[in-house]
Amino acid sequence: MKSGNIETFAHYSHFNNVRLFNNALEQWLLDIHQNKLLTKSEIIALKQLSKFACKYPGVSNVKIGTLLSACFEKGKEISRSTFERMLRKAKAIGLINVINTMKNGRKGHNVYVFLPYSPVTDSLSNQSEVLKDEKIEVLKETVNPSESNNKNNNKRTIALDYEFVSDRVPQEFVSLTKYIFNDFKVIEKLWSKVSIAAYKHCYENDPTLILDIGLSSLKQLIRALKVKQVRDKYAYFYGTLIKKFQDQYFKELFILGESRQ
DNA sequence: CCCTGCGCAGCTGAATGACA
DNA sequence: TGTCATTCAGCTGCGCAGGG
Repeated sequence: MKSGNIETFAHYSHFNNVRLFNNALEQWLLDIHQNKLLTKSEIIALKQLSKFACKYPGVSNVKIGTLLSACFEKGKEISRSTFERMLRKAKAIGLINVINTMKNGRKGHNVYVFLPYSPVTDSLSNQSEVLKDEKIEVLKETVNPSESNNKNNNKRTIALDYEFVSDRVPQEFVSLTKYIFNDFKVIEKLWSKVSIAAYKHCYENDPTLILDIGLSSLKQLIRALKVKQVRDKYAYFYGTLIKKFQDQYFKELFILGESRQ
């Protein structure tokens, strides 16, 4: 790919406007925060990079040097190594795509393309499959060493159920979800939708409300799955959550208006 | 004491131009 | 003709600092 100005790479943009790009970025940041994927400095680097991706939403052709000096000017000094570490992780989780350019045969600047949001658990699960298998193997040996001779026979057939769900997912949510979806990945993914919807409506610090809305939306999803065809359960669930959080927001707004009169 | 996060330094690849 | 410098990104190893 030949290097050039930003207009050359405009068609790489996955977002119609800056607002959509910012929404996707918010969701990514929430996931990153929840899964502790990036460190503080790395998040600074990511945010700084996103600021260079506004002209054509989600596309940036900034040079690392420029980006680092911009950070320095703002008093948030980070090193090149930190930026590179962030980039490696961002690429690994599918947040950023890096396109290398050439200038007169030489290596040119990079083009950083932000990708639309997709839950981090999905991208990570593919990459860490081998790691998980290794962990399972260790677990098996610990629980029942006498069976270690057979470990190679069926080590890839174990399914992780609801008992392996992360601690960050409330038990009440797991208890209800497990009747329909037993897979830990599905439960975690559904909970991540709850967190994202809560965050979007600034309710992330109200765990009771988040759980209430999460449970009622889940019941609605279960009912919908029983009585009609739901094409994408995650999309349906997320839509329900958004509606419920919006209702809650307007309800609070109304009460606030009443009390001021 | 160990782990994690971080910064720094140095090396590599690639084509070309400058200079002894 | 051969050597070195240039430009930019990617990678690695080392050491330091802070927290549990």
